[in-house]
Amino acid sequence: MKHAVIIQRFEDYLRQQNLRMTPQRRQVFDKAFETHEHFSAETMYEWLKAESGSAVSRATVYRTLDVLQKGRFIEAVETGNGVVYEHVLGHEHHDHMVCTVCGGIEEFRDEEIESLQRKNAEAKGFVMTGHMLRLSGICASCVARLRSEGRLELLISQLAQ
Amino acid sequence: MKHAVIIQRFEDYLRQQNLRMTPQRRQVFDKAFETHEHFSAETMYEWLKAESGSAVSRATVYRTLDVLQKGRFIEAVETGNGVVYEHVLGHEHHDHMVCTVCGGIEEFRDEEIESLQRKNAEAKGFVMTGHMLRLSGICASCVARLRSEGRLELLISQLAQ
DNA sequence: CTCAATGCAAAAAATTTGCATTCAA
DNA sequence: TTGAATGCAAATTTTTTGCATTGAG
Repeated sequence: MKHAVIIQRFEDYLRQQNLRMTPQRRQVFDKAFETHEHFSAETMYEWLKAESGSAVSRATVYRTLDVLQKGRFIEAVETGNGVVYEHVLGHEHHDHMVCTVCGGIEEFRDEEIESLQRKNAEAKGFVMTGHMLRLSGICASCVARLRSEGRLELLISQLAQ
Repeated sequence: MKHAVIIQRFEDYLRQQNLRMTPQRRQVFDKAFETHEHFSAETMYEWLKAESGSAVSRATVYRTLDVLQKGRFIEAVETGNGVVYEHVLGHEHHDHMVCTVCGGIEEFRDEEIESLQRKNAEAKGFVMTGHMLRLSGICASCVARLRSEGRLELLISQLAQ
């Protein structure tokens, strides 16, 4: 999706909610959609601080991320070690695999899992409005590296208990 | 599982790890296995404080919950609004549905979902050591109550956007 | 103009840690 | 006897809030 289009949606959303487009909101929004990485509030704060001339206060970063989340422009991902965000537009829903070694996050999607979730909710009379699935473990590249260092088995046996 | 048996396991674990069984650890452990509810560190602290005569410091509650978690006696559940714990022994793995209205947690388990998770991890060369699936929404009893109050549709439309 | 947004610093909430003291093994 | 555990208070970490000031519409 083109940036101009998603900005347009953001402006429409703000207008509809009687909120204002400020330079700070614009900066946070741009960064959030410009990156392909997951970011925390603190990371966003640091990114903007590093950009010459700009500096958005922490409070405003938090407040803006809330606005973006309520508007479904970004989504929170609980990593098991803090919350990070990812943008949503042009990015269909998916689940995550979080590497406990490097902290990296991989995305995947399984239609069948999605449908089984709905089925289970329905069976309990639960009106599902959201879901989050996170696998934790060791990502392929850490597995490869650890194996070559002969440290894989040790680590797995520790994790397994 | 009988309490005497799980206490035995706890004692074995402590010995094996070169840790000591203290009155405080025992109190936290007993509470954790005596309840069928999910509890936060703060809740555990309050429970013990309320029991006449006993009082375990917050620091010790946190430290003990860590020990119990490492030993796989309890497991952390991220509710989307803080972490709570549940005991594990005699309680097979399951996933959660968290009600965003009353905060209640329901448990469910779907073998097919479990197996699809493993399949997806394998497909990415990811060595899975854990997983957490949480559905959020409105539980059946809140749905019933809200419907009778005529507030259900309103709430759902808010959540849907 | 007017009300929403910002920055700042203080306040909260949830843990974690340093250290002197106590105590389980 | 001795290293592990505890309590306490101070320190962290992460996020939220009050309030005077600024600025978008």
